[in-house]
Amino acid sequence: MQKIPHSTVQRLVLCYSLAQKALTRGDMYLRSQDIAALLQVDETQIRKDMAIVGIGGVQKRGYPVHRVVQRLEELFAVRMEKLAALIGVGNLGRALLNYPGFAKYGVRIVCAFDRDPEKVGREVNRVFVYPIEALGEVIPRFGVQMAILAIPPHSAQEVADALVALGVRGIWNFSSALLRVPREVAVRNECLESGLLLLLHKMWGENHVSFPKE
Amino acid sequence: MQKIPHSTVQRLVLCYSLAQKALTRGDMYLRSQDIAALLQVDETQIRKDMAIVGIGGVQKRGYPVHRVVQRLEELFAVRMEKLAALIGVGNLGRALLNYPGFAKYGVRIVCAFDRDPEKVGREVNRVFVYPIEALGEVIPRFGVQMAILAIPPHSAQEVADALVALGVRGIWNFSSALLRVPREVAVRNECLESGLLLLLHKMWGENHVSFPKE
DNA sequence: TAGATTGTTAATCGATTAACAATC
DNA sequence: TAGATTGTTAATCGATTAACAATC
Repeated sequence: MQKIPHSTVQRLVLCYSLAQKALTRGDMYLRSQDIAALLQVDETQIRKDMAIVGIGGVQKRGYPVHRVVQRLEELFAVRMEKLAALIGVGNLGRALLNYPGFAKYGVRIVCAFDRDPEKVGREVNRVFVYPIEALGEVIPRFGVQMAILAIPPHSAQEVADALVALGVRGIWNFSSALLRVPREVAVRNECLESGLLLLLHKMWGENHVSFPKE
Repeated sequence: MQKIPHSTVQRLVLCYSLAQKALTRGDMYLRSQDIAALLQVDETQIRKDMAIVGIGGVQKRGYPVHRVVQRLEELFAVRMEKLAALIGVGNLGRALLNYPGFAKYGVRIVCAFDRDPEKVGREVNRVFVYPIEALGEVIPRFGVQMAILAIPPHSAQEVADALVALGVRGIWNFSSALLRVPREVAVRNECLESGLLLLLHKMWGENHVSFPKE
C-alpha cells in the first residue's frame, strides 16, 4: 500500500473518535459531509482520506460506521496489546498513569522509573517504580515495546538512547527535548510548552503590541 | 505584516527554545544550519522563517541570539501577564497546576473549577477551587483571559460556550471534544488520545498485520 | 426518475527545496 | 581574497479544493 500522508492520518484519528461515538449512538453510517463539518475541512478531503485507507462508502448513505471503526483500529493497532514503561513519576507522570485512555487503546503500563529515591520502591496505581539505573534489567524482563517520557529535558536524550538500545520501538515524549533516534524508532513529541506557545500566538501573535510586565 | 504560515510558527516555537538554551550557554549567534539540523528541516526553511518575522542575520555568523529571543517573545506574547482559569481539577488538571512552564511564559492560573463537591472549596497549589456553577461570577471578577480545559469530553462544549460568553479569548483544550467557537476565539487542541494514536500509527500503522488480543 | 451521495481526475494553492546572488 | 554564511527568486513537490462523473 502507498504511504499514507501525515495530514490524512491526523484527520483519521479524529474520524476514529467520531466513528466510535456514532457506534455507541447506534448510527449505521457517517457521511463525509458531516465529518467534514466537524473537522472543519472540505468534504472531498474526507472522501479522499477514506479512499486512501481503503474504506469504501455507500451512495446515498455514507460510510458504514462499523467498517470505519474496524479499519481504523487496524491502522492504529489498538486491538494489539502494547507493553509500556513510564519514565518519570512526577506530577505529569502520575496523571498519565491514571489516564483511562491507555487501556482503551491497548496500551498497558507495566513498569515505571524515577531518579528520586523517595519514589523508587513504591507502587503508583499498581505499577511498581524502579530506579532509573534498573532500566537495562527491567525493560527486557517485561518485554516493553514503548516508553512514555515524562522527565525534564536535560536527561531526556540520555534516557532515550538507553531505551532505544534496549529495543524500544516508540517514544511518547512529553519533555521539551528534541530527541535524536534511529529512523526505525517512532517518536511523538507532546511538549506542552510548545502547545502553550502556539495558543499564545493565536491569541496575541501577529500584529499586536506586547506590553512588558514592568 | 503578512500572515505567518502555521508551519512557520511551529518551527519558531522550537527556535525559541533553542535560542533560550543558546542564551544561557552564552552563545552570541545561532546558524540556520545548526537550527535546521536539530529541527530536521532544510536550512533554507529556517532562513525563510526568520525573514518572515523580520529577524535579520549576520553573514558569516548567523542570527543574533538576543534578537531571536526578543522577537519571538514578542510573537508569543510571553512577557505579557495572562490570567488563566483551570477547568477540571482531576489528575491532569492538578499536574498542570503544578506545571512550571506556565509562569515561565507569563501565564498565571488564578482560579480553578470543578464539579466534584469533594474538590470544591479547597486550595490546590495555592489556587482556590470553585464550583463550576460559579464560572459566571468568578471569571469576570478575576479578569481571566484564557482557560485550560481538563475535563471529560461530554461537557466540554457546554463549558466552552460559557467561557466564550464570559469573554475568554483562548482555550487550551485537553479534552477530546472538537470545540466549536467563534472565529475570534483561539483554541489549541492538546488531546492526548490523538497523540497516542499518532504514535501507535507510526509504530505499527501501514502495512502490518494486527493481532487481536484474544 | 430525481436527488443525494461517493469516487476520481484536474486545477489550484501553499509549503518545501534548489539554485544562486549578495556580502561580511 | 576565499569561504562561509544570509537572503531571495525559481522550481518542485504535496496537499487541498473544484469540477464532475458514477451510482444507488
